[in-house]
Amino acid sequence: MKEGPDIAQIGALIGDPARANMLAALTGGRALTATELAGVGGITVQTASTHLAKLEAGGLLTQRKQGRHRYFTLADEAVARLIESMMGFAAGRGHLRHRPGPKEPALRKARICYDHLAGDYGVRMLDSLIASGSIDAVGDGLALTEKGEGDLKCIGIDVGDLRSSRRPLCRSCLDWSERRAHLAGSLGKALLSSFLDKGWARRTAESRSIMFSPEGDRQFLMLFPVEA
Amino acid sequence: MKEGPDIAQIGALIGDPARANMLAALTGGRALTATELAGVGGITVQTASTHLAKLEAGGLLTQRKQGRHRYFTLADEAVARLIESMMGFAAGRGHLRHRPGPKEPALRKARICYDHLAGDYGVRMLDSLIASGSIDAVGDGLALTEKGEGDLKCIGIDVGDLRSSRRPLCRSCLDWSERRAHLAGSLGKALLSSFLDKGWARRTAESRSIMFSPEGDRQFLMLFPVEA
DNA sequence: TTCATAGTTCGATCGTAACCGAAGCATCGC
DNA sequence: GCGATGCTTCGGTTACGATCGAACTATGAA
Repeated sequence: MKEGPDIAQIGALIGDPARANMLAALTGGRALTATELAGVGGITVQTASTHLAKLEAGGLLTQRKQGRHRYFTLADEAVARLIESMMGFAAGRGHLRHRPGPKEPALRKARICYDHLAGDYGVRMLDSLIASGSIDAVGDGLALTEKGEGDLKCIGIDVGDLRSSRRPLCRSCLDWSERRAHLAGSLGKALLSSFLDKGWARRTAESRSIMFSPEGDRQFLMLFPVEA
Repeated sequence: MKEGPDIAQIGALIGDPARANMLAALTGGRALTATELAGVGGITVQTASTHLAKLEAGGLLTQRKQGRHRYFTLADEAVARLIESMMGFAAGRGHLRHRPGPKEPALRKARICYDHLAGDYGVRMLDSLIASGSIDAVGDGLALTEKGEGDLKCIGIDVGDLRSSRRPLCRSCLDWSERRAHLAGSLGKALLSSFLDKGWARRTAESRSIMFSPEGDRQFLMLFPVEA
């Protein structure tokens, strides 16, 4: 007994519905204010404030003061990975929310996972990159090939810049809706950024879903084909 | 709000200290009775019984009746991975137990992680296998090489048998004590089994730690050298 | 059969934590 | 300065769940 690290603390932090909703919302990658988080948690701001203080004390969140707002974000990528992995686990066990809202289909199609693309489109993109020989898949691991590096340059992504960061270039992330891997890491982030920059897609206001424009949709599907 | 799977449920399940202790104990891989689990949780059998019922209802545990005993195990490997990943996360954040008991050093040296070797020795083994070219590491992924397959046959492990299972052969598992990867998957299991069969090491009674015999220790370190 | 052991179910207690109203700071715009 | 907005702190209520004693069921041993 009393072996190893204390998982009960973080379990309890995630175990409250209001806090879990806030964390899930923050997995969307953008910083949210206390009031916004109170909204997603379905509680008053006072209550949200105490929850946020606990999450921060537990090392899951960081806050940044800006004027009279306080913007909260996940402490780091490890938190995002933990939340996503728990979502994957929960989805696999059928622990779904009671009423899957109307947003659910949009979420399944394309959503943001901390800073990269997830959902059907995320999985499709990785599949296509592997099929075209741009990325090597070994076990759970992913590695960019020379061909891939060239292809990416063609669509305006300089891999050299990405390598300079300490963060791994390619990382596979299990998708809770598709139950298959999609591309995370700095390359995953760069790809999503480029889609947003190009105007192919945009983030929605308070949801994690990503809306593709008709033209962006066409371009995306052409760029990342899947064999019939 | 109300997007995606419900992580609060499993968070809450893990969030109780008594339940967390039971789950951690079961990550040791062997089936434990309700009374034993009450012991590791530091609670009475009545309380343990209700906890175990909740964990089972939540899909984290399965029980098997045998005579008048009920043996509990983790539902599957995914649960073990979740618990281990939470331990890794908690350890990285300094969420350690209040009093690291005397067993802690033994756990850090060598322990069982569901069914494979973890701790210092687990990490050493994987490092050595990679250095010798038996295993290829690409990103987070691991793949057995032809050389590795031959080497393993020499120490009595037939990889062909392992491939027949649906379970992946090599999988990397993040070590909470070392914060580095060790070898999981069916190969990780087979290797640990062979050490136990050979009498190099034995599992301890109620702990996850693995005790190497002096001779086993010598053999292990010789088989898996690390460059100075 | 009777007794012992393993476990669950019931009932009641108790503590903690979630919750919100109200008050208190801090910052912005005027 | 003033009021408005964003957020935190305080105080008190409430509800849920962890806990255990006691009673009950089931299996095994004598």
